[in-house]
Amino acid sequence: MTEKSSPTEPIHARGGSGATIADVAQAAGVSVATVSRALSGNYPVAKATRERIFRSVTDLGYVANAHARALAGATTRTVGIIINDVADPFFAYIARGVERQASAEGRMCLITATHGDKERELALVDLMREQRTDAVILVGGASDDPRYRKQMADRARALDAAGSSLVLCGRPSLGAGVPTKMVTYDNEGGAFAITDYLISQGHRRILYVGGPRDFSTTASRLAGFYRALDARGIERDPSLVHEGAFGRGFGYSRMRELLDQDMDFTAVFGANDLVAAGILEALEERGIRVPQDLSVVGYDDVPVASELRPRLTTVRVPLEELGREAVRLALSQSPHDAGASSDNTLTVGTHIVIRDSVSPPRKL
Amino acid sequence: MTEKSSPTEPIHARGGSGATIADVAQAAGVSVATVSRALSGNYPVAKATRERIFRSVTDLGYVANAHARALAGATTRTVGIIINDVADPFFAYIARGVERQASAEGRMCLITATHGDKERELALVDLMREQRTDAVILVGGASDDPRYRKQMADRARALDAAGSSLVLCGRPSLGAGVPTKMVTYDNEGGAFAITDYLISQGHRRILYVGGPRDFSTTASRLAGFYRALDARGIERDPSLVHEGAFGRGFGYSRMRELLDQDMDFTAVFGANDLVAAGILEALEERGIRVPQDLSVVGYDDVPVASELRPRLTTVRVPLEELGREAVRLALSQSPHDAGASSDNTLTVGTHIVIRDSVSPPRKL
DNA sequence: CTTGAAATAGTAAGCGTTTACTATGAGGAA
DNA sequence: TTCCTCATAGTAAACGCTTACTATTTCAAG
Repeated sequence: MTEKSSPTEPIHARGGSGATIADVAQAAGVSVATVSRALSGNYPVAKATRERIFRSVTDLGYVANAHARALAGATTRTVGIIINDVADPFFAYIARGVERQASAEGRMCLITATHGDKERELALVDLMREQRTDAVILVGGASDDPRYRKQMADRARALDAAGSSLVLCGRPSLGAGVPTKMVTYDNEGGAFAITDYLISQGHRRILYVGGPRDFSTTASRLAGFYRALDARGIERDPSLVHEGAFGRGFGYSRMRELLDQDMDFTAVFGANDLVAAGILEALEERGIRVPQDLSVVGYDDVPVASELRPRLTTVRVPLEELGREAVRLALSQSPHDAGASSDNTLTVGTHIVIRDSVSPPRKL
Repeated sequence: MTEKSSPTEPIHARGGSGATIADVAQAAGVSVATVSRALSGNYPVAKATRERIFRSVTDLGYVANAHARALAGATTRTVGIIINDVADPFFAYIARGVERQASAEGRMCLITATHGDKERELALVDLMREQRTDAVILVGGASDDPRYRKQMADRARALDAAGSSLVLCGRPSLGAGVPTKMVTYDNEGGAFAITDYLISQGHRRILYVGGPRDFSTTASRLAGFYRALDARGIERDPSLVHEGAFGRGFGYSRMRELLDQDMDFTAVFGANDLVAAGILEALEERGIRVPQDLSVVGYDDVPVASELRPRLTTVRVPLEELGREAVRLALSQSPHDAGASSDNTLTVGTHIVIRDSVSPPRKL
């Protein structure tokens, strides 16, 4: 019953790996080259032939093997993105931008999460390199450990050598001469603006809570915070700065501790909106009214900010746009950054959005 | 100056596609087979040789080409996941579970978003098939359009034939005989429970708002809603059911309209927490107090639910666990579902979580 | 000293595409 | 009629790995 194998037909007949281009070619009575050309459409194929081929394709349910294609041909049409956590809205919105722009440019999107582990982050870059993604986008603040920076720089060079590129999204440069592209937002400026707003409302003793120590995002936000203080001639008080983490849980527990120490302050700057949400929770629990008794601000303007009561005054970061720009830049032909200045660095602005969580201090 | 090419060295020397296994082999003075074996570690290689190879690997910054590997060998070590929107917390938490479990099982995760477009969803399944992912996980409710179902069933068969599998996560079966695996949650049961809770508090006229019409999730939630009504002998009133969408914006605007029509009801069932958030916003705007004047419940128990004031009484769905299970099932060796019953269908439970948004109706 | 199993290493045949070359036929121009 | 040019289609050589076979040592047992 079984027909004699034609010479081109492979003997093994693996489980059921689906139809190959050879099957389509055979069904349509043409060579594989013709099928390939009909499908890619970059070479003339007679209309009748093409129709026959497409019919066979649908009949057999054929889809090209992306790996064979990537191996033989040009590009993988995939971009990689490395974030901390898929469910953290800060990252989720950036990821949404990346995903949308990637799909607008006909690319797929390989998403991985580091869970805040920098060793894992390095490993993930290698994984992406294995996948030969057209670009890898590294999102969010970075550790400032020198060894880590060096290792990441090596990877940036390797990606560059392979014709891919490393896009730093919302994190500082790896140093001059390291081939990367950069998309950032005005982190320091936003922190300055919102701190200054607090000061303009009469606050002098402002607590800063959250964000990992030795982390670029924390450094920038604190820099803006300090600059605003300095500009108004307010003394920096180290006892008012409490680094730690970016989660809601951290904001809640640290705020409770701080409340127990009855320190002197009239406003709290949460390192991001999630921390601010935790802070608000702790305050509510103690019956401290916001903003009447205490003012609170956050950073990022993720949806929780407007969900909270009082609605949170915060700094708006165009997250989704950031992600889109990262992809645009990644896929643009512009040569990589080889120094400090070039159009491979794009900075989007931030601005404060005033809601209901700030008022002048009570006991001024 | 340029050394004569060795016979094995390719002439072309493409841009800079990075080192290949042949480069490593040459540097270490062994054959490519030996390098491959040293790296995969599934075949004995002398210790000295292995060390020499690993040294060359680091020197050259070599990483394997995943495409060549996938083409030559067994599996791609990648799972695909198709969701509506990366930034929607319902999907984000499922995606987090998928990502975590996948990485625990040594897989990468290809994430794509449909933006609610079912044509796009079909196309994405094909894209995943091109990528030869070990499995594709389809998340969230589905349209019940028969043509769509048939097309998806075709793809399920194609994936199955290729040794991959289609996992339906939180959506109904494609019909008996279609080879899929399923992970769902007790959607109808949760809706029943929370409706019954509302009734037990004395509510009789309950408004149902949100969720697309002709969508499986909406159908299940409404089914539970109706079953609870029926069980208590409360008449179904079609004028109280308002389907539409799943977003916060829909909840807000539809609630405003409904308020203008001064209908008679004492509680509102938001089709999900986001819709409920919108509803709450509209009520707050009109000065209607929750729960004193009106009770409100949601569904899903995403973080917003506890962020809202009053804290939202809702139905807890173990989203992350759902994602993890989807991957476990996908990667398990169990044969695919070929009928209605089998251990290829896993259902996780739901339960209501009582917070502050419900009280007995005022004017009972 | 011979022999045979282990332990290592090498050879080469794919895997499913793409694409540079080559081949064939049909019209037109000369 | 002959030659040249298009329009099509086919051939076969990569692409970078894995792995079934085969080859070479080494060493202990007979």
